[in-house]
Amino acid sequence: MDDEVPPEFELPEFDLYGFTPYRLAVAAKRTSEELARLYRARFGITIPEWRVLVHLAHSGKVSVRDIEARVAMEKYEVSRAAKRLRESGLIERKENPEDRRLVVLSLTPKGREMMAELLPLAKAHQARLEARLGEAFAELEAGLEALLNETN
Amino acid sequence: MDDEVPPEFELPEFDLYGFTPYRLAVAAKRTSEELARLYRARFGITIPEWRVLVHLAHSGKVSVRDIEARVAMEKYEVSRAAKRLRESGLIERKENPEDRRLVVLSLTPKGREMMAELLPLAKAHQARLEARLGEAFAELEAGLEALLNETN
DNA sequence: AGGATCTCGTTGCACTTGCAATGAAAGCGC
DNA sequence: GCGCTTTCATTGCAAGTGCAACGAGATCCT
Repeated sequence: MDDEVPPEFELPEFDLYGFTPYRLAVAAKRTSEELARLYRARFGITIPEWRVLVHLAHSGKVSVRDIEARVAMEKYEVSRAAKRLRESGLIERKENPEDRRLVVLSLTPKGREMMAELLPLAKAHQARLEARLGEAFAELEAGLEALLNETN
Repeated sequence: MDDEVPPEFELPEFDLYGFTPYRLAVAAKRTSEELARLYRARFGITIPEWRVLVHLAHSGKVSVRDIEARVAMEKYEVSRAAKRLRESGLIERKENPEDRRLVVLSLTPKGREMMAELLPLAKAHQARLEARLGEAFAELEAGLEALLNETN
């Protein structure tokens, strides 16, 4: 495969492996899938569901709109994740009497129980990641910080 | 009288915004979607298709298996992306006479033409990203390097 | 040789996702 | 008050995705 016919005209050189959006996508997929398998096997939840649960564990009673804004999900993702979580009995939904368009989502006791088991696992995972990356971890975080704080 | 559980009863503190897999996912989504819109509007292609095209532009004639290994895609993704690209007339597929299980994918003239326009845009995008991030760019790359080079 | 096994690429199926439209409720202007 | 617009949450539909199974072809093994 070393004597290839030269193309009709030269294309610019472009290295996919040096393309930051690509690298980010691969890195994100790798780290997320590792977790997704764990959550799925152990708790039967997906990553969107996980995000909703984490936010509820942290913030108590919130609406779909709240979650959407803070957890980088579209509202329909939140809505569908919440639906599945309700069907599993992990969260409950009430109507907000002050604004009846809004829903009030919150963990059920069963949901709280699960989160009490899940959150330490997530913290341990983060700790392992930091340990594995060593010095590079701080650099990664600094880079992500800059990227995520951009007000585009 | 007994089951009034205060909302904060025993869940560990956990900050989603400090969770690296989450941050990576958000960063990847943001940078990718920006591009995805551009590619879609201008060229009518998706990101999987883009990856296949970029690899073909760089490597000439390759099989599905080659792409799968090098572009962080599953083989069925490559297969389906290639199918769409064939239907658009951007790539062509031949049979490898030395091993008739293998296909040989390559850009058509029309595909080359498109890549001649697309690749400079991608390079410009990368340059803008580097400029925007400034110093943090090198840190981000160092962090990604460490993460992606892990042999797990 | 020829049956078992492996590799390559594709595809059927079920599930998920993204978009756009919907309905219900609130806010706004007159 | 009464239309008009906006906001919130959900959902129908079409497209995309992941898994597993498949068939064709190559390879291995006795």
